Amino acid sequence: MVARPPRLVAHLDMDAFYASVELLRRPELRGQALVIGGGRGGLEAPGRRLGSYTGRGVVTTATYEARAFGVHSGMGLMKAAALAPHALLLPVDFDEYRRLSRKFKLAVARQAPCIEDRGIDEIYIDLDDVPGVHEAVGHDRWGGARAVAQELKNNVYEATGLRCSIGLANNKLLAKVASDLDKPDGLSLLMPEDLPQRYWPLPVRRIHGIGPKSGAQLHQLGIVTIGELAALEPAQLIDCFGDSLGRWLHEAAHGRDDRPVLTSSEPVSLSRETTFEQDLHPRVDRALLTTALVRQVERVSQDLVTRGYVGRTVGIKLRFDDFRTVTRDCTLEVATDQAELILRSARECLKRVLLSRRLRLLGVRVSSLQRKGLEEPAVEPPSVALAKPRSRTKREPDETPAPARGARESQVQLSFFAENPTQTDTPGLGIQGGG
DNA sequence: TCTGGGGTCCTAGGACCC
DNA sequence: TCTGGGGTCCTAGGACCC
Repeated sequence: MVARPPRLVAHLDMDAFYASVELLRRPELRGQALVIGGGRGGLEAPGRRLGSYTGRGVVTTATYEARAFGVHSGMGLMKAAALAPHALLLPVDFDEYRRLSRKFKLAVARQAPCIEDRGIDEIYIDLDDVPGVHEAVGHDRWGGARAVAQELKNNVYEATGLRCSIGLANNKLLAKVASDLDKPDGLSLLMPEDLPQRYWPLPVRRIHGIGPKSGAQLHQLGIVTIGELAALEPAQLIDCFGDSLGRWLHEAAHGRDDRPVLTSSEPVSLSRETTFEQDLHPRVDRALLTTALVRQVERVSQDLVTRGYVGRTVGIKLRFDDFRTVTRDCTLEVATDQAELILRSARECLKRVLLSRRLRLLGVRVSSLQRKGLEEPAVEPPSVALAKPRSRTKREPDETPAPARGARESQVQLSFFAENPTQTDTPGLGIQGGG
């Protein structure tokens, strides 16, 4: 792991990655309006029209031909179908995207091994020690880096048949912005002296970390461009956004960022969640909900085992039909990867939610991860499964009073948390006794 | 014809300990 | 008994990203 800030860094972003991968194996579709997304509840066979889609999927990627109709990623597929019914819908094929992802990263690594993984289709590359940059001095370093970046693009194309865009700068923040300046198939340098001309005129949302909320808040202050943001006194920003975010906004607007390129990282949490095809009623659909809970628990447990981690905190996530989301979690005495213990904890968490509406989504998460076999020893002997609960005497609207007294409420909860569901694909996980 | 799934990081308040 | 500060752990929610 490199702990120093790089002096020259590249951000490499694959161009319309999923769509490009699909076109690679279906070149006859080139030029057509193409939408990739969905999964469950949708059409799985390639070549079907988007117009006949029913389900709750979203657009993962759309080609420019489809975008011309107003379709964009994140949009519900039903809405996209209304806008572009003739577009072709392809299901996401993550296995194939991951295969090509490994290929392009390998191609880069052969030339520039100091790489930070930023997901399936992008990476940061520390160029300081790369031959061609390393021995150059002064302004020649930028020239050397440009040549290296061009080589990287060529190598990625040779290895995968896919195009990418690369941004070069003296930190990650600016490299990310630079890679977006000339898409697709771009190669952009953003040098310190370029900031007034090429960075400050951009809208604030182009900064990685300013999302819809902060963007809207800045707009309300009359701040549209990065330059306008840079002109504000830090104190003003701290006033509006708090100490941490305020300071960061100021630094970012001036193009300052000293984060190192991290070549490895440990996961913080693992989770699985599912959105139901139809919203489920906590009482009427209790068997389906129980089955779903057990299934998500098993998947998380399997993920933990496969990756060699155990976790101390088990949490659940619920989304109601009005899209309100609640989470509950609890911490165990001893980290685990066992489905049975995760399930028991998840049920405990669920008891603390008032199930007043139909449910749209159910998720299970395990966090506070440690590598299995390297766990920190428990402070006390693990005589009790659940750690002593702390804090939170305050009651939220979704929380049940403890203990639950309202007859109707507790009835609903009991029906959801039935410990011997009539219908489950893993009866072995049913918990005996009723705590 | 509303809004996926898998993550990270931050904030904030209370409990608890010194 | 009261007052108070600092640090850490735990939980809930939210912003943001790919």
